[in-house]
Amino acid sequence: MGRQPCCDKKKVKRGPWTAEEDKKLISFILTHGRCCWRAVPKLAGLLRCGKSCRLRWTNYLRPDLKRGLLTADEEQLVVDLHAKLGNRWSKIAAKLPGRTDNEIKNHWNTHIKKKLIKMGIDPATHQPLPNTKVVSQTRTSTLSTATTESAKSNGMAYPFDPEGGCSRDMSVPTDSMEQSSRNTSSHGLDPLVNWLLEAELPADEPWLNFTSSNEDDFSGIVKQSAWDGSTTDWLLDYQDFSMDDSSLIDGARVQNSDGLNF
DNA sequence: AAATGAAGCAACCGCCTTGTT
DNA sequence: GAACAAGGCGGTTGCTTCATT
Repeated sequence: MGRQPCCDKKKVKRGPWTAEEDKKLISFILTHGRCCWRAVPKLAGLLRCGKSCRLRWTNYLRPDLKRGLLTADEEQLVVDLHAKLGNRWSKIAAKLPGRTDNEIKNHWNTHIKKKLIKMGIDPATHQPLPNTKVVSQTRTSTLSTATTESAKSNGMAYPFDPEGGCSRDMSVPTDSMEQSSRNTSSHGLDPLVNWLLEAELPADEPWLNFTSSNEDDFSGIVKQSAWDGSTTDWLLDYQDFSMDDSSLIDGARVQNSDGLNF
């Protein structure tokens, strides 16, 4: 017995989401919370499959998302985590608040991968590429996946240069590399990396732990930190599709702890 | 200015995992 | 324990934008 398709593909719309669709989805989730995704399109009046709605929400519309390119520190963290976890993008994304697995995956494939190759590092294994001349044992061990751990314990940062790709000359002596790595922002990242690897972030978004449209429930959520002013940049985007008339969030207009109106 | 190729990214697909009956 | 439903994940595709010729 085959698996049932998640939706009837003939009846659902595909391709890029329109502003109107985004509006409907946001409006629905803000007022009703995240319930079962299969029901969302029907209840929100969307001709999309539930899966598509979930994807659109988690990858693009979620209010706690950061926008723009990954910072140097974030890139460094992605590289470190990838060395540990491999292509488990969701696990990696869980350690970078405000970033999605899709975003990190895309960034890895389009930016980081190339930079690593340029640096003579195999992005898949984090080992030096076969044709890369190994200049010293220390360097090799610093680059290897397995020894990323030991490097960490020695207080050494993984020598990834998020900015320039191969700005670091891989043939420089170890001492120089250590010296150089001290000048990079990534060096100070190790405690953060360790902390992130040890500390489990909340399994799900706490601000989304609501299922009813009850206003008290909702304001409770909004009082949580994820809804502070720093995470409301997404609201600016609404202006692109006439959200400034409050038509969307009327039903969910609340105040956060700072008295900031949504 | 037009054509072509490369890069970036949103979205889709299909499989896997987990929860429920 | 089996069957099923739903959510989640990673790989891939294809469209759009930008750069180069």
